[in-house]
Amino acid sequence: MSREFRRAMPLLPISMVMQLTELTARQIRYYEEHKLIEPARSEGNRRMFSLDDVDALLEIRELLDQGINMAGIKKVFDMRKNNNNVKSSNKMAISDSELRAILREEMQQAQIMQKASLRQGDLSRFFQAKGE
DNA sequence: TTTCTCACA
DNA sequence: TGTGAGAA
Repeated sequence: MSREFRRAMPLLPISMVMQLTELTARQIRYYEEHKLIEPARSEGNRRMFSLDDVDALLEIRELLDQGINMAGIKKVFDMRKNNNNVKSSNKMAISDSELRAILREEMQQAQIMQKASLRQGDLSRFFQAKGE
């Protein structure tokens, strides 16, 4: 139980996290704005990150790298939480790779939906012009 | 050094 | 999605 405790301890200043994650301070803040991470605050309103946060940040990086957007990432993080709950309550044994596969499908769906709505946006303009 | 906010691609 | 500048 103490290992989780240590992982959740907010110890790192943003400069450290920048080096560990190779993200800029702004990106980190940006992700915070989007609720991807929730760093603690300490003296002078400075962000103090936990190892969990760093982990999350690295995860975010991977995801964005794969062409996933904020919405997708939020979804992934949300799902991860749920899955952990399911895991602990039902004692289901889902492997990491299985989880990844599931998430990938979800993300693809999200991307498709986005493209679809973009197209619809274009088309609706067309339809309006046509209907006129 | 780090924070915040506004504005812009 | 991410950045730059200016002020505190």
